[in-house]
Amino acid sequence: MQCSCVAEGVPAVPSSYWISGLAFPDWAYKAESSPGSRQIQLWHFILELLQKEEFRHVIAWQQGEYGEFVIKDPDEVARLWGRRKCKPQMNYDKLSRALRYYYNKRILHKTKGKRFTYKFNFSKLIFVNYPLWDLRCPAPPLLLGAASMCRPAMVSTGLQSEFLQNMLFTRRALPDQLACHRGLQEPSGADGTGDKKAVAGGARFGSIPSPCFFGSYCSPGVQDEFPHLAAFPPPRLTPNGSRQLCSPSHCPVPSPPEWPRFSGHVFPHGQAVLPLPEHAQPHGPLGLPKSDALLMGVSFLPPRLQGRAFPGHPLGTVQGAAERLQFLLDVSPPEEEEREDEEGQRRAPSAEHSQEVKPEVELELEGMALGKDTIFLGPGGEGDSPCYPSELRAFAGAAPRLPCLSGFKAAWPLDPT
DNA sequence: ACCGGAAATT
DNA sequence: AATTTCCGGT
Repeated sequence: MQCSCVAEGVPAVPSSYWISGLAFPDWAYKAESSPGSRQIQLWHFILELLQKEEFRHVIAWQQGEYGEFVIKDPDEVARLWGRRKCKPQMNYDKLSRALRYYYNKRILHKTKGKRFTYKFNFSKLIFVNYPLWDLRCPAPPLLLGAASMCRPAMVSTGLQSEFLQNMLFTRRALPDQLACHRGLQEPSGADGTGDKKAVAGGARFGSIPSPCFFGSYCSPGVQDEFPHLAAFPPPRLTPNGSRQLCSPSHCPVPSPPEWPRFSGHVFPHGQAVLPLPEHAQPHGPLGLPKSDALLMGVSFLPPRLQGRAFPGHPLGTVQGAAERLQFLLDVSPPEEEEREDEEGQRRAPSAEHSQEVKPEVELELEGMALGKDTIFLGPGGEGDSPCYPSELRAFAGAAPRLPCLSGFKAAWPLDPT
């Protein structure tokens, strides 16, 4: 359904996708029947342009203000947008109307007084799977490392909010103001996060972006382009297993020993992905091609986790990484409630459905995955005190509960050695 | 330039 | 639902 005109403008499937490391709430995508046919949305397109230096003269982040960008060449942006959408008649007047529709949705707002200047409400955007960060322009490992360490529970809301934004910014845009250096400020509700309606249609977690959203990840031939995100380790654990926190002013340098090991489907850059049993994606509005090894749908959470887990919620409140991963693999139908054996090594409920899932292997997973449709696989903190990132909680509130998560992707770095 | 209603489009 | 198109008003 792509018109030929897309070829000339911004590539329909951008090659350098910082965005490939991000996922956005459901409302970010059109509710299409066919999961693979979601059309790009304007704000998404804007982010895309903002990411590419070749468009720096056309649109760029406004230094100093988080999320604020300036359209330097309105006509050109409109032209590009029109090309992408195959709307040759597009112009800034129309485009800006579309942007204004974002005001109510809280995706954007206008920076009054500044010409062609808008600002993103990043609190509405959720990141995920940063190991996929960027193909060509590796983000500062420090950021990612820091991020991965700061991310887990117990980090103050303010910092998370900061982090959230930082994650969304390109290192080019704001290379020096990164996660660990910022003080805590801006209580996440400041910029209008107090969404009572979380945007009609709401934040659902039932879907995941179309495979192609991840750019080259969906095409088998380009694996060599995968980023080498040897990058970062999971949060460091202190001897007693508790998570080491990252204070705004101090980000400990990761220690290799605890890097995750995972014997499974591993991509060149260190991403590991687990496929899913077929029966596990019943509700998925987004039936992802089963063949897509990149995606793992977790439709049902074990009863004990239902209502407790939601995106961003560290799954690992239980000791034992293996067991934690099993939570994911244990995508048994709701009715079924098999128990795990004492060893915590449960067999895959439906191994016959998932040839690739090999739960018996030492799934000493210590990695993590964040964000929408994603369960946090971090090492469990001491205690059973789940910490709910405020931004995510807002979404969780919008979504009834999470009886099911369909569409899940886990990624984690592997031992670099 | 910017806003936002209204109707049409996809 | 997310624009696209058109437009009167500030």
